[in-house]
Amino acid sequence: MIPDVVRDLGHLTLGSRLKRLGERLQAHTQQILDACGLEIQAAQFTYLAAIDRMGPSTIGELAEAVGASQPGATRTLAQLADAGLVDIRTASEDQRRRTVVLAKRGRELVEAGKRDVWPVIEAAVRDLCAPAKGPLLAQLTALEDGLVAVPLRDRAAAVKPARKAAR
Amino acid sequence: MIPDVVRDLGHLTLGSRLKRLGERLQAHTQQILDACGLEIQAAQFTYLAAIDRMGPSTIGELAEAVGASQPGATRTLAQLADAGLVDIRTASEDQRRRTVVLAKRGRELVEAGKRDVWPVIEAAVRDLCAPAKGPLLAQLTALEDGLVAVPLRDRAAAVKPARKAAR
DNA sequence: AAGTGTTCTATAGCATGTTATATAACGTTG
DNA sequence: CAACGTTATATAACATGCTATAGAACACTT
Repeated sequence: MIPDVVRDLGHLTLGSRLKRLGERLQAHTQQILDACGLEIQAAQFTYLAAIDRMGPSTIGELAEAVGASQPGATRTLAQLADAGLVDIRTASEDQRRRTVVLAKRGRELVEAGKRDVWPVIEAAVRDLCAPAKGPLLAQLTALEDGLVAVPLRDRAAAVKPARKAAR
Repeated sequence: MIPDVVRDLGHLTLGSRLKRLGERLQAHTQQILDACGLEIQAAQFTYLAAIDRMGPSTIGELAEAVGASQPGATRTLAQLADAGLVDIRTASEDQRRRTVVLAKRGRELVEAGKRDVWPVIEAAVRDLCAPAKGPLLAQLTALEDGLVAVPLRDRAAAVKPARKAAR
């Protein structure tokens, strides 16, 4: 039986463990997004949500809002612009700044997400977290095990049984 | 004031948030490793620890032990071999398998880590986690804020004041 | 108004994670 | 024992994160 070294080492490898769990959870979330027909990466959605919440913003502001580096924001927002989801235009007052706004397709995607998908994901993750109690490491174990036992997508289906499973 | 969207969205963006926090924590851990003169990436250390714990193992076994994909393990272990920290040799019985063992420098690094650095990192992370209580999201907030308030390296210094700060 | 420092974004290059697939060795089976 | 399926590793291509730095625009200061 092969051990889970990152889990077994406890606080020593907490960084690796959080990163790994975050990646797994994002991958599960991606499955739900795909199943709902939202053609976007889970990580990109945080940027759309930030623009939706903050209104038109500069690249630097969005980087700070999602907690990423400025070059990371520049690249991801350029991808979203290529996909036609946002418009990036040079600000009129200060030509260094670039203002990012939701394009028509981006607005539609955010509206559809808010209405149909985000509540489902939130409920599924909440369901995953529900049995986790006590110290952080114990809660992480509960999440890891819970994700293997019942994938997030199945939890989403349970929350919203009317939705067709695959498309 | 720019909001923290990933934090504010709660369970919806838990995956992104865990990943982000894991990366930040790893970056702080890296500072401690660097300060102690251990010339290795934090992520690579999980592989060395796995070999140390499991003894000579195949690439596939190590991938499973650290919870990574097989190609990820292949690449990282190749880097460690390039750095002279492990030896990778084809198994005698089954020529498909490659057995990874700690090289002399790898053993020294693990011994030095176990003796001088790992206990410090563990104590520092434990100190960071100590005030975190209650639901998962609240604990994550505590960790994020705690990391900003007092970097991990300062917590390590408090634990082991005899160690010189920089080198 | 020219020069200098600051700010904002873009680019380059690296690290590390993934999936899909190629390749080689093993094992089984007709 | 040849053929075929399985297993183990390697490679390719992509996704995202980072730091360091370049380049352009702005804002002072003299």
